[in-house]
Amino acid sequence: MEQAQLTEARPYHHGDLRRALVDAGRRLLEVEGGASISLRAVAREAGVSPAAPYHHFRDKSELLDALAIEGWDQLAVQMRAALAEAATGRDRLVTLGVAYVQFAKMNPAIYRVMFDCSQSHESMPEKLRDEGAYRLVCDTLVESGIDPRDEVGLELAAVAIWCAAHGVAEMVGFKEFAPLQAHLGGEAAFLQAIFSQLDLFRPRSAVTAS
Amino acid sequence: MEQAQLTEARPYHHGDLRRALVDAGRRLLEVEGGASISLRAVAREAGVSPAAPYHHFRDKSELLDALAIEGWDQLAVQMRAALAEAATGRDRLVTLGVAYVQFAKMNPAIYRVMFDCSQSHESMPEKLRDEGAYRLVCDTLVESGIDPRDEVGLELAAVAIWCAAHGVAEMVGFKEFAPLQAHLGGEAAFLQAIFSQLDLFRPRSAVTAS
DNA sequence: AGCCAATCTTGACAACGATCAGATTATCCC
DNA sequence: GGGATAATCTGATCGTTGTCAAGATTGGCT
Repeated sequence: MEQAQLTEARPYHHGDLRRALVDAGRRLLEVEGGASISLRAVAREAGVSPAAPYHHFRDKSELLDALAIEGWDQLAVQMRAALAEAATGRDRLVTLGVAYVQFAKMNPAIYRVMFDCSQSHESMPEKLRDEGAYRLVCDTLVESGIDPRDEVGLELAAVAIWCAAHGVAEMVGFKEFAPLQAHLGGEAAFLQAIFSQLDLFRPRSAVTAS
Repeated sequence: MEQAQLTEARPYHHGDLRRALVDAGRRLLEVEGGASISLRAVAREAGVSPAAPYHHFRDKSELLDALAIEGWDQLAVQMRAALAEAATGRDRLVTLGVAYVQFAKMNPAIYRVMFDCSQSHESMPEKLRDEGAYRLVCDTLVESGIDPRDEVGLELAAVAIWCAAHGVAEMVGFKEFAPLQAHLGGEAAFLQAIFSQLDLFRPRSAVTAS
């Protein structure tokens, strides 16, 4: 089962080491809490020497990039699933936001890597815009009434939602919010309340810059 | 002027090394971009041996904590100043949000340390609640019409605002937003538009959890 | 078969966080 | 004042990390 513990008959050339390294990295991120991952540890987990990864990634950060991209994919899948389930028709945007935050909370280390990579590149991954979570938000926005021809308004609304979701995702773990969360009857209700506060599901095209 | 470059007559006991270390750390954070700060580099900058800091901080993370606390103080000062200037009476909450984001953008490394420390402690620094930026938000919320006796509603609104501000602070640097920002006429207008989207200045007490 | 390029290992280097014994100095008690 | 005691700083050291260069091993192409 452990693909690296055979100790015998391990061919000198690992069939697809790149794939194995990314998987090992994901395994380590799931286990180890919020600590920073170590390239050597990933190689160790994959059962290769500490220098082997450098034949598949120029840098440590390039490995992290690969992990981040898979994370964004996974997030999009989960958001799509949430949207498919809750077909309430009205607050689908809130559903998206809650799914986003819950992903971040259930995979904190991966989410951190995702966002750190984005920030170091000063841009979000391309796939996000084309077929990922960002596109999902835009579609849901249009579907919920915003004018698709008002590109600025649409983008502004999407960006605002994304900011709110990211902010909530990183703040929701604070101990200070535990009593409030309990008072509202659980995490889901807490998230819904916050997103309602932010009025996410009734965006207007406020392009009137003073 | 440089307090560590005298090379002569430097007494064995550095008058207040703790203070000097924090200052050195802040200097390094200002210069060095988003990279992780090195404890040894801080000691070097302060002109002491690599082991000296361990007599004032148990850990590297404890030094970062000290830096973070000063950062939160600085943020509160800046927000207070922004509030004092723009006495428009209406959208003071937006003013606060914009000040928050601009601090984060002008001190990205410090802001990151601030938030990382908070996250590793799973709580925000205490001073924030008592006399810091959080209190400022609550006061402005009350001042702008929310019922101060509705503790849950007040906290919910403050938390929501904080989440939004943090989210915007970390997303606003993305290249993808540059055209939108230009189209709206600069960063300030962009931030105001986003905060308007989030309806921050007209919060309602939405304690109705389904 | 034979060669080339891709792949993996070994060994090494500098930098880091952390610890410990020892040097140096301040402080306090008599 | 003088000497003990605690605080502070240095030096050396350990284990770990990211990264590189040189050599071993192998798959694929002719």
